[in-house]
Parts: sequence; structure tokens; C-alpha cells
Amino acid sequence: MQVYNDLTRKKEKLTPLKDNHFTIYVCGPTVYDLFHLGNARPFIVYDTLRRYLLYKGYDVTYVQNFTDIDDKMINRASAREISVKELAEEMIAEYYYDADRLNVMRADNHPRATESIAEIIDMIQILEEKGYTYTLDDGVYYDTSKFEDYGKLSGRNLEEQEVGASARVDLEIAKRNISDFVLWKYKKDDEPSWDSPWGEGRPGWHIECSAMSKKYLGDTIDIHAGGMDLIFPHHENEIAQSEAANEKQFVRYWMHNGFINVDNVKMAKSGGNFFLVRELAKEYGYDVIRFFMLQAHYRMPINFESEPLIAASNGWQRIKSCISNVKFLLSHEDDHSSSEHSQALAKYTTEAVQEFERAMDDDLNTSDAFAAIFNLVRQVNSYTAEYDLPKETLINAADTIVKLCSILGLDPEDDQDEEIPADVMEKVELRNEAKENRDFALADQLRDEILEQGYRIEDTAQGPKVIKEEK
RNA sequence: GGCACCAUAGCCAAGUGGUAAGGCCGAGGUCUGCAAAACCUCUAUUCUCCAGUUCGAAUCUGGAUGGUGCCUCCA
Repeated sequence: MQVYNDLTRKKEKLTPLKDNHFTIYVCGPTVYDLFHLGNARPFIVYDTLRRYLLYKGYDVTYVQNFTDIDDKMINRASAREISVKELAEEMIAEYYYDADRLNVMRADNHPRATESIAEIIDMIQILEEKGYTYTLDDGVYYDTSKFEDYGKLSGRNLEEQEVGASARVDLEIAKRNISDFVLWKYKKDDEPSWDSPWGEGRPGWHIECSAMSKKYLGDTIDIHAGGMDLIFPHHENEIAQSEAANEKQFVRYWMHNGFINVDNVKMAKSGGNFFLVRELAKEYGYDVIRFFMLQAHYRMPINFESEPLIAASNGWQRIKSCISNVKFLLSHEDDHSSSEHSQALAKYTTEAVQEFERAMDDDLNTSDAFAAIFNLVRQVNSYTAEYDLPKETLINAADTIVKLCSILGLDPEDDQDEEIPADVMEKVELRNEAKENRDFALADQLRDEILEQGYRIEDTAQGPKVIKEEK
């Protein structure tokens, strides 16, 4: 498998540092509010990477943090007149509510900044001993000019920053370099704070990821991932901290996903142009959101609109119907013997797996992976319509579709095993009798009644199939 | 000012040197009592534009146009 590494700006063969075991750190949410569609992209994308690596037989240790102390946390808690701690607890629970339903596997560790203060202080102390820090009135700072490789990830250098720091940035005169950043912020007012060698205060944003990554995954990790906007300064600063402190390469592969846009502008809380996953899920369902997200390649921008979301819903339904139809067929048909047709379908099934893997192996090309699934769906639909096939072949094809979907974190069998209510089934029976008596007026009336109760009838060669209508 | 990114059919979206995947929508057909589902056919001689390299370019090079992101919190 190869993957685009932002550090080298090219696709590289992806191999674990140790044995068969990948270590992955994904920058998690600041838990001050529900997350929106843009926030959800890295959760879904890197969860898919994790699932694929597991499918390929690797072990994966996956860490995703919660940032539970920063200005936004403090401001929101203050506005709601609750403690920062209470806010964090609430929003972490809300995170799990949405993430679980998006089928994002829980990380092996979900460390919180406030529970990693000791490790954070340790790392700052090491940086201080090595001469990378200096102190200003409001906190302890990292001197980026002391770190030779500063800018290697984002392709910037200090000189350009000085020159370019024009209109938008208020130069903080006190900092030695424009790119210097705070490691430890001194306590102000009644902000939450912890004791440290530098006095009461709280950690800066960047140091938490360096400290927690080291704590759970070691000095050098395989993959570190997050949104494009984290490349600078967040990840650049993490490199500066970790490599200065540990004197080892921090991350072997840096992966960054593109943004979700609205009217071609980045979706952001601060921009006010955001859609909460919680809200979208009410209308479209969590599975459709995930499907929608993975239809595009993870590094490409996605312009969020309702039309493509509806298209995603219909496309996903096509896969679900295929599985549902096969299951119906299997439970209503006798077995058949092997034939040239069943062998052909078996061949398509094998090929679909190969196409899927080829796509995923190429920098997680989920668009092509879906194409492989859809091609198999078409073959299954086509062959089941035309020929009598042995059950083994059908089961294998359907299981393959389900399996490939599951690698993408999608379950086409979800919600398909619900019992049909007895009164609906009675009407289905009555309609069947009416049809046999060629009383089509009655049959159609019953079908309408059934539809009003939320169920749709599809007449198949094996008899009526009753389907619960999606919303 | 610096550093990046994007531009493919009505819509979404892969493909990055060998003659345009896939999904949605739409049209026609098959099946059906009628539907639904499904299948078949059709839907970009062409990839924002202009030059160039090449036997060959959506894919490489140069330029133009339009749009976006980061440099401040940010997925």
C-alpha cells in the first residue's frame, strides 16, 4: 500500500516501523460543542484507514485525543455557567454519540489533555533543559529559531514568515520569532490551572499532542493525521517540540485530509457556515453521511450541498437493496447446481475484491473502491435476474459486498432484519389473494394502505417482498 | 507579501503519458395486471483556456483565467 506523505510531498510505500504493527495518532476534537461535517471528515477517513490496515492483517494502535482545555473551552464553559470539566464530560459523551453512529471505531486510547499534565510538564522541562525555551510575561515559549528543521513539513522558513507577516497578523513584539508559540500559559483570573515548575498555569495547544503521542505510542510513530489546516502551525510545532525533546524522528507519515466547503468556502464554526452531523443525521442518516464522505478521495475538497447528499442516499440504497434482494432470494428459492454462470459470477466476485484492494492500496482511493463494489452489485443483480444460481455463489457474492462495505465502515444489512408487523403481513396476504382473483382494484387499495403504514411491496418471482420505507 | 491547493458530463466524482471508472438525475426499452426493484441501451470525440514537449496529453512543461486554503483559533 502506498500513501501520500505530506512530509515528502509524494506517495510512499506504507510500512510499519516495527514488525507488523502500525501506530497512528489522529488529532481529535476540542470538546466545546457538537462536531460538524468538516470535523467529522478526519474521524471517518482515518477510521477507514485503520479498518483497511486491520483487514490487511496489520496490528494497529490508534490514539485520538480530546482537547479539553483551551480558550474555547474556557469561554464556552463560562458562557454556559458550568465548569470546563463539566463541559468536557458532556461534549465527550456527545462525541461518542455521533461517532459511534458514524461507525467510527473507538480509539485504543482517547487521552485528554487535562489528564496528561504530568507528561506535558516533563516534555517542557526537557525542552527547557535543552535550551529551546524562554519566558515572557504570560508564559513559557518555544524558540523556533533553535530548531534547525523548523518549517520542514509546511515548507516555510522563518525569514519568509518575518517578511510575509503583513496585514493580517499583529506582531507580538515580545516574541523572539513570529513563529514562536506558547508551551505553558500562566494562569489568568480564575481559569483552570495546574502547578508547574513555572507556576500555576495550563498547557499550550501544541504540546499536548507531542506529550500524549509520546506517552501512548513512543518517540517515533508511523502515522500522524488530521485536517489540512493543522499542517501549520500545529503539526509543524509538534515536530519542533517532539524532535527537539526526543532527538528522534517524530512521525514517519503525515496525512492530511481536505476540507468540507459550503459554497466553496471552508466549513467552520467561526465562519458560521457549518452543518452539525447530529442535525444532518436526522434527515439523511449516519450511514449516508459516511457514504457521502467516502465517495470522494480524502485529500480532495468536498463542496457540501444537499443534491449530492441525496445522490449518496440513493446510491447507498442501491447497495442495500442488492443485499436485501439476495437474502430474500436465498430464503425463497431452492438450491441450484453450479453452472458456467455461477462460475462467471464467482469470478466477478474475486475480481471485485482485487479491484477494491488495488484502489485502497493507492492512497486510500475510496472512490475507486466504491466503483469496485458497484460493479459487483450490478453483476449480482444481473445474474440473479437472469439465471438460477447455487446458493453458495450468491452467498459468497453478497458476503463479499458486505465485507467490502464493512472495511469502509458501512453496513448494508443495518436495519434490514426488522420484523414486519402482523397486520401488515395480513394485508399482504389479502392482497395476494385479491391478485389471484384478479381483483386488482382491491389489491391496489391494499398496497396503498400498506404503503401508508410505511411498507412497500415489491412483487418478485418468489412472491411479494415487503420492505420498510426509509423515512 | 509568502506557501499551497482546486478546475473532468445536468449534478457528484475517479483517473495523472496510451486513447474518459463509478454513483445520482434524465430518456427509451425489457419484466409486471399496474407498480416497485432489477436489467439493457442512450447521455463528455472530450477533460477551464492558450501555447509547447511527445508517435501519443485530461494526464508533462510554460502561461492565462476563475475559485479556495494556510500564514491568527481552526478538521
